[in-house]
Amino acid sequence: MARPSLQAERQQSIMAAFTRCISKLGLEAASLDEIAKEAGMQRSLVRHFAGNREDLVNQVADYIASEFEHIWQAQGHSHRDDPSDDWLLNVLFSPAPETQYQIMLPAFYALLSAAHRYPSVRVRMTQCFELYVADLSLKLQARHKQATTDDCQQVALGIINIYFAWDSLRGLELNSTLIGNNEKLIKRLLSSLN
Amino acid sequence: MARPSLQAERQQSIMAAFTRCISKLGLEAASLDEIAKEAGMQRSLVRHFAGNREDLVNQVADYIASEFEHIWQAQGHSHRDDPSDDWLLNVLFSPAPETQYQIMLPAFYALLSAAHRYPSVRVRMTQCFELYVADLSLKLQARHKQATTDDCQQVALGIINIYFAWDSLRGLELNSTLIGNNEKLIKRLLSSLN
DNA sequence: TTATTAATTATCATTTGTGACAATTTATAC
DNA sequence: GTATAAATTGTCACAAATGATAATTAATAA
Repeated sequence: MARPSLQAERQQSIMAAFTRCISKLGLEAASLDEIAKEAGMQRSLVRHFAGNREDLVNQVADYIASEFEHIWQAQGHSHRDDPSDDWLLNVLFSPAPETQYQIMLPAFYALLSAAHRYPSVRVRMTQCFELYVADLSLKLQARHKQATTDDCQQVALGIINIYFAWDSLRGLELNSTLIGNNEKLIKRLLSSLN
Repeated sequence: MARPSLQAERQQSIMAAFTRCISKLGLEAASLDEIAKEAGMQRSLVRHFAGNREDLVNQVADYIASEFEHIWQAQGHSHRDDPSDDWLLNVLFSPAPETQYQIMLPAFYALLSAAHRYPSVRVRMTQCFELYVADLSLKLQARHKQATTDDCQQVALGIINIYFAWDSLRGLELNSTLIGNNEKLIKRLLSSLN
């Protein structure tokens, strides 16, 4: 006998907006006003539905980690029959920049870097990162039966690290050879599994 | 016939303090007050000798780039007769955290990540980064005569990227196996040059 | 010792991000 | 239509970072 609650939907769209802001501006510059503007609502509403800034950051860490896990899993599933490693390069370096994955990854990385300032963020992101490495490691293992577990884990870690570094250097105007070498570099790592 | 100017010395110690702050707190959290406290002077003095925040950031980019180039060059020179690649691992993963290099590197990386927001920072850091990759590439070439220039450049880029990623993940509580794998990973890349 | 120039200190105003809460509007059940 | 509970709007206060500048102190040369 009252007005229906929008809590769930609002909370979701706030998280999505926050994520886009982090991806574009970084965590620090993603103020409540920015988030509100991005979500198309007033700051008071953001506070009303998602709490104070600390709440928001903790929530968005869980949101990003969960979304990331979900997207990653979906990508992996749709390429499960691809016996080569090309699917991985496509997922990472796809020319279309509008993939959900490519909005999520910079935000994911931004939170990793900021994790040390937010204890509960650190816990969630550590968990997610380790899962990420472990899963990529498994996928590599499945395609390179003769490689050891250790080999696969190292290469998985390397690929992820290189991708993150590549991502964080986008703002520089590096010559294109250097940029292109990141892809070759990942291929080099992959070929060390054969 | 007047009081002698401290401009040069003050400017230097402000830059050094700013660098330490960036290394500890990141660029955003390194406020003028923090810098002043770290330098042991009042905020007004920081402003007086180094200008406003934008000036400071531009200056510190040049300071860090120059210092970095200098330290890197010195490290390289002192290991110029080492025919193996171990010097590199020592330089990067030395257990002593008090090296000037290890104060400089996180700050260097923080500025790389923030470069897209400060045009003149971007120019300087791009220049420095490319020089860094090119020089490491040369050093690798000298120790791996049979490798191609392209091989060396890829591996150089990979090592730097992995190191940066490793550095930015320090705040996480990753299991130690994962952390140790970064060093093995770099060895793996290096061995791909043989 | 005195004039000169720079260092140093001390305040003030502005902007921005944030927290808190009152006031108002709106959608549902009865 | 009316009560109810929630959404939505609006406003105020507070703290932090920064920009600007006046007032004071200190070191040198003449």
